[in-house]
Amino acid sequence: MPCPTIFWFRRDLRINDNAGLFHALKSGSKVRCVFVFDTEILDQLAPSDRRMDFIWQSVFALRQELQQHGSDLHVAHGKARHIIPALAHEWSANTIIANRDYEPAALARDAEVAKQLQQQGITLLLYKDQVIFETDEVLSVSHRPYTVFTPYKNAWLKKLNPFYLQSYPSQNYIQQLEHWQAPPSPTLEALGFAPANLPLQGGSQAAVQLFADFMPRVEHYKRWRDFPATKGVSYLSVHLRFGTISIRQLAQFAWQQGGEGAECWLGELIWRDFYQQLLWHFPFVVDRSFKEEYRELVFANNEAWFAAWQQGRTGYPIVDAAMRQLNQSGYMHNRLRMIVASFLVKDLLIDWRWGEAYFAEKLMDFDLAANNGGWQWAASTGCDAQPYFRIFNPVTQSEKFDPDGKFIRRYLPELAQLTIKDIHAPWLAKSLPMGFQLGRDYPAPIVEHATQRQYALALFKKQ
DNA sequence: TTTTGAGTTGTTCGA
DNA sequence: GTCGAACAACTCAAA
Repeated sequence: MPCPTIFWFRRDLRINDNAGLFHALKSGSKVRCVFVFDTEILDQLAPSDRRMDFIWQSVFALRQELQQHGSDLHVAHGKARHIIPALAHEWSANTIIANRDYEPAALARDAEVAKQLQQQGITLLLYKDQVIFETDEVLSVSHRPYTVFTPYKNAWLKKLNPFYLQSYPSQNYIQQLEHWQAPPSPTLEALGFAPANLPLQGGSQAAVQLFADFMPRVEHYKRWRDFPATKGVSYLSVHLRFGTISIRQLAQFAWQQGGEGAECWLGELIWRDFYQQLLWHFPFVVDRSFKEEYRELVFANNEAWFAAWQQGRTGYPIVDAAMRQLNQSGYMHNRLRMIVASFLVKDLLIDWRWGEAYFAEKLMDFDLAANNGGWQWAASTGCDAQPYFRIFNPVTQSEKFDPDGKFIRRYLPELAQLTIKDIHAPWLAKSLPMGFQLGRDYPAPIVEHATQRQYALALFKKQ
């Protein structure tokens, strides 16, 4: 019996257009698929973590799809760096194939797995799949990584051609999947987690539906994307995070489609590549400011204010509505992520890492590179050529991007009766609805923006 | 080497 | 209400 090739699924939970899987199937030997619920990752999650439901659903869907082709998915639970070499040995595999992951912890794990496999004479092959351009593929003329987005984007677009957007048609070689039966998968409960009961669906079918829903809206993307009450964005971030949809498929669509909406959206996909390569080149950003001059900032870190921010009771309606969206749904609109991040750092003077960690805990689409990049951008400690005194005014932002207060009313029903004029800043209202009392029915603002702004300016200027 | 142009998403102030 | 300047000065990237 020929030694099988093992394909190891990680953050690429789909069969269609999966680079590593395609190469495994094309290699000529029979392919057996594995997924590991890695306890080294799971142990860091709260039992209430809602992402596990999504991942579990996606893995379940993947297994069903493989079974439809007469094959199967081995779903293991334990330390991946022990399980993968052990399975390789048990199944007499000579090659393990997976898609590359650029996070520091994943790089360390893969290096360790590769080392152990090498001792057994087994090869670990990693393919580029989760980005269009990885690591050193887009460098400046002096062969240094870009640290400013716009020149990176220009170089990225210049390098782009149909070759990089080609899909990997796994289905053409699907007969190379080994026909076998894997043991039962652990249930979500057995893994130590509970169902999330969110309307969000895992699996590549759900991703395809969301994508189809977005396609006709892409031409309006540029105009509508900043309004959280509007269905203006794709909502695909969570599927990109877990690879239930292919980045090439999305980029290909945007590129072919053209027009200001699609171009703007493609720009967002380029941001994703930008932060991935940034993390790969500068892994220290995980816990340190990208900009050296802001490494020693001393934040006030008022814990009561932090709790108010987390729970959505700062007294600033747009901030509170956004935080409640996050807490309830595991999602927050991009415009709101900027507003609440700016508010945490520049109004509450709290360390961006605290906010970053809270997002990491709550966001279904949490991705280390993008989350860190976004927070450092908002905190002015990261890759942004703009100066620290760009401080969002939560009231102005609210009036601009939720003009009729529709989003606020959705998440803060206690403010539903306030007028369009008053809903953005209830403390400034000349009169409030009968029976409504500020400080009882909704908090008075915990800080004054104008004052806090001055403190923030002073904090950053001091460096 | 030096120069030049530019930098995601902004706010405030005063005329 | 609208507009331009100031917020400060630096670094990046390319010519």
